[in-house]
Amino acid sequence: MAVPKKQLVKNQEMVIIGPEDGFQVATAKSRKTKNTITIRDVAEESGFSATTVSIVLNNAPLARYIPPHTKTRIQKAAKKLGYHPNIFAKSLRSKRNHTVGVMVFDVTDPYCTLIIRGIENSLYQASYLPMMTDAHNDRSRFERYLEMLLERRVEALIVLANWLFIDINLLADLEKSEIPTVIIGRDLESKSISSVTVDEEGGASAALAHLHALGHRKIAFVRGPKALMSAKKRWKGIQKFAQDAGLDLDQKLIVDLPDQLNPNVGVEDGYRMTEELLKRKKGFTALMAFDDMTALGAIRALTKAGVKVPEQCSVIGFDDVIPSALFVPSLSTVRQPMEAMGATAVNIAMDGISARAENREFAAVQRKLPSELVLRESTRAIP
Amino acid sequence: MAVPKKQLVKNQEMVIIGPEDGFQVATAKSRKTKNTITIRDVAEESGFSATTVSIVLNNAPLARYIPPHTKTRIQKAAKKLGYHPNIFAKSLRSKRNHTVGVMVFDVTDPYCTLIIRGIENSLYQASYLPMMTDAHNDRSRFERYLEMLLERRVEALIVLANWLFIDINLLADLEKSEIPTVIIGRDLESKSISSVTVDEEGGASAALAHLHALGHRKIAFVRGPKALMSAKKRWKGIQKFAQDAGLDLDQKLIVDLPDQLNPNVGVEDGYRMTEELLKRKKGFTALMAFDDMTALGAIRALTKAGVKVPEQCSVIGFDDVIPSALFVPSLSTVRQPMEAMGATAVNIAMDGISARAENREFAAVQRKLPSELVLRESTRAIP
DNA sequence: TCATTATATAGAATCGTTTCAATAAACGCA
DNA sequence: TGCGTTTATTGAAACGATTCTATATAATGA
Repeated sequence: MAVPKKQLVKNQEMVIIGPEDGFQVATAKSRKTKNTITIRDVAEESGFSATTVSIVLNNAPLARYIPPHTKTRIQKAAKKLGYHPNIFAKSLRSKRNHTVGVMVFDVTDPYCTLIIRGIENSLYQASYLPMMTDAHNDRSRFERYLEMLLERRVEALIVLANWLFIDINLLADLEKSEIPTVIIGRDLESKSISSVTVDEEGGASAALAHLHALGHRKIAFVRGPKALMSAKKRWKGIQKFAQDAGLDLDQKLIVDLPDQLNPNVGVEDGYRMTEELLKRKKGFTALMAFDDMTALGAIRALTKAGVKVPEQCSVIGFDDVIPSALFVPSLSTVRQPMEAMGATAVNIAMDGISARAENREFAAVQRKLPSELVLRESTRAIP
Repeated sequence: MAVPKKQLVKNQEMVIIGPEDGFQVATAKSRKTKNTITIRDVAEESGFSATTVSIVLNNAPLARYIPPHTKTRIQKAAKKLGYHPNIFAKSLRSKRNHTVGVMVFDVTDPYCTLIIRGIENSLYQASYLPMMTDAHNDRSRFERYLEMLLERRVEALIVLANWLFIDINLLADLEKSEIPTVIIGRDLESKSISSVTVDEEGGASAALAHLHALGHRKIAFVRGPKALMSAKKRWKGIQKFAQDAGLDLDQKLIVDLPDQLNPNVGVEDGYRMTEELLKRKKGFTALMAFDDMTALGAIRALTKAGVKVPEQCSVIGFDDVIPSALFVPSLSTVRQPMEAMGATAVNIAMDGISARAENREFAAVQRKLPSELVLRESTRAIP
């Protein structure tokens, strides 16, 4: 009897129970030598089961049935062993990874910096971490990154639409991603994608109103690239104020930046377009630039041409990027509340995430934040 | 004897064969209703086992035994079903997630921008994604972020030591993290942490040499905060050149930036320290600033005081951050090859990752990159 | 006193992969 | 012919957590 039983056992060892007896010791040993501490180690150390350990450490609903005494013992064991839950295993079950994708079109654009900080800060509060990607204004790179982020199952997507014109196809890509998505800097009619924008129309109106109030009447404009939505919005605001105030917009004093992708070239373009403006020999006492970088280029061109800013010509920009306060002269501009934009985007994303977690419907929201006029040295009343 | 055997078999049935008969159907059905497509669905669709599918799709070593015909059938099935491997499950086994942690001390510091781009770009090439954290120059925030990154099992860590003084304790934290770690901007003697730095000493020497060559002899210095390693290095380079060239460094023309944490305040500090310098009424024809932001502040102070830059006083900075080329006058400076620094850091990190994957030893490397003098408008020969 | 209900814990299944170990067929060669 | 490889494929066992389903005891109420 002993013999066949032994055989059976041996068989079992190989097929089924095997890992439970002879091997067990080796396994236990090798586990000891391994540096990764699992929940089972904590279970063993504390004398409870892995289940209980999990419940306690996650403070799951069932934890209310577990006496404090047990809890502390488990917690102590975990601490003693230096237990850190394996996030891959966790994610595998929970399908969550506390990570959101942040997609930027060009990090070197100073417009991004503060928005990124706003995003980062709010994510931090929520114990989320961003996966940051930079499309370099290149569509295929954007698409590849989108793929990578989805592959990694980020819980939400925040897209910073600085500069690059987001078109229908890109939107479609985003829409079919099926995860909460927020676009910053571009509003859209999508039912599934949220957006955070700034009142650019109002901001542009206010800027022009400011120049007008300073007595300027002959005002030059360096408009943004036609393809850029922002350019349209800002111009609309300008037209509106002009109409209301009975201000004449001289076509000869209006130039457009070319359509192109590099935001840092904005300075050079601003420079060139301002030279063009000067060449037209139509005097002006103020210049309103599409954005701060353009304004900076304009100031350089004016200075080069012997026109003093702000003494002989006021210049105003848009955005209030970090360096704007630092230029000489420091730049009057329309501030976009960038940190707030980032924070708002994160809030929306978080709402989307929890809606999805609780299987609720979540309607995309479109939020528009106010802009703010910031007056510095580059604008001055007409003498 | 029969009894135990039967029991045993039954046991097996329940434990092992069980899921194969009655349940299987139900499971398959419920899987159909689920929207996630697993490798088993592909297996079923293609008529092969999950194992084979995995081997083919990952092009594992064993794939060499699998005939092309089978491969295409599997690939077609995968495509047809729109199969995307679950990265959590993958990571759970492989312990890899193709992600590295990037820790910055202050993203709003323009010094970061190009380095971040360099990092991002190299990671992209390697199909890695960065988890970006920003410590806001706050130690506890840094520590919390470090914890979060380790929890997420990033495969490597790249720390951008801009501004904040990394001290022993922080280093210890990093060292015990046990994953490949690269610090940018700060060299150290650690055996386990790699570093990428710039030849700041040589750069500072070159900058001073440049001023000297332009004929400047009365040169003022706004040195960096004493606690900052960079400040020491740059000053050393200055001393070296002065000694070699027999140039006299007038103590009255030397001021130090205060120890503090905000890089953007650098401009204001530069402004104040330059005012202080002017107050001393000891004439100078050139000023060498700790960095570009300081230089900018200096230019503002000089301009305000009626000293024209560069006509009456040359100013040179250090770093060549993005806005430096845009200031009026544009700034002569010592360029740190920031993108290259980021790229180098990533390369080192990748080497560390593959060493670890192949269980090789990996010795930390300390790499120093050359800096480069960039001449623009803010420096000019003495009349 | 006995049937409930609340409390406290554990076993086993599950998440979706990868990989180890096994096997079967086909092939080559002595 | 038969034996050792190579080729082609697979079942089952990890990976490390969470959670569903028991189960055992203690407390409660009728």
